[in-house]
Amino acid sequence: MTKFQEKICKIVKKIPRGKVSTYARVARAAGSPGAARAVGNAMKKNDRPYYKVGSKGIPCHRVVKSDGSLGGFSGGLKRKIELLEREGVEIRGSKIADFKRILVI
DNA sequence: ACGACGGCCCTCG
DNA sequence: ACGAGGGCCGTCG
Repeated sequence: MTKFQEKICKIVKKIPRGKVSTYARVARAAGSPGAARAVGNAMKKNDRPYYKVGSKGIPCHRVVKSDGSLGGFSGGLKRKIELLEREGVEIRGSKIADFKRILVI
């Protein structure tokens, strides 16, 4: 695992259940504003995805685009949606309902 | 060392 | 509200 990835994971792990954050914001929190794209890259390549490992993994599904639309997911977008809804996050169309309200960080 | 590519972002029409 | 274009950063071949 690279240094950058560790920072990202650490941050993302802090996102509480039922809330979300964005690639850009996470990047900024990691001290690399503008590295939003790289963040997505990191999520994709992380070895302990939440949906496989469980609560000890990284909740990559709680990270979305800055306009409230979903973004991608290595395990398939369908699964990302399921996970989110399972946590109580409502999704309307291709975007998150009340995005700003449940946004953290 | 180098070029290519992403789970993107922001600014304009 | 919505698409197009250009920029940016870390990784992997």
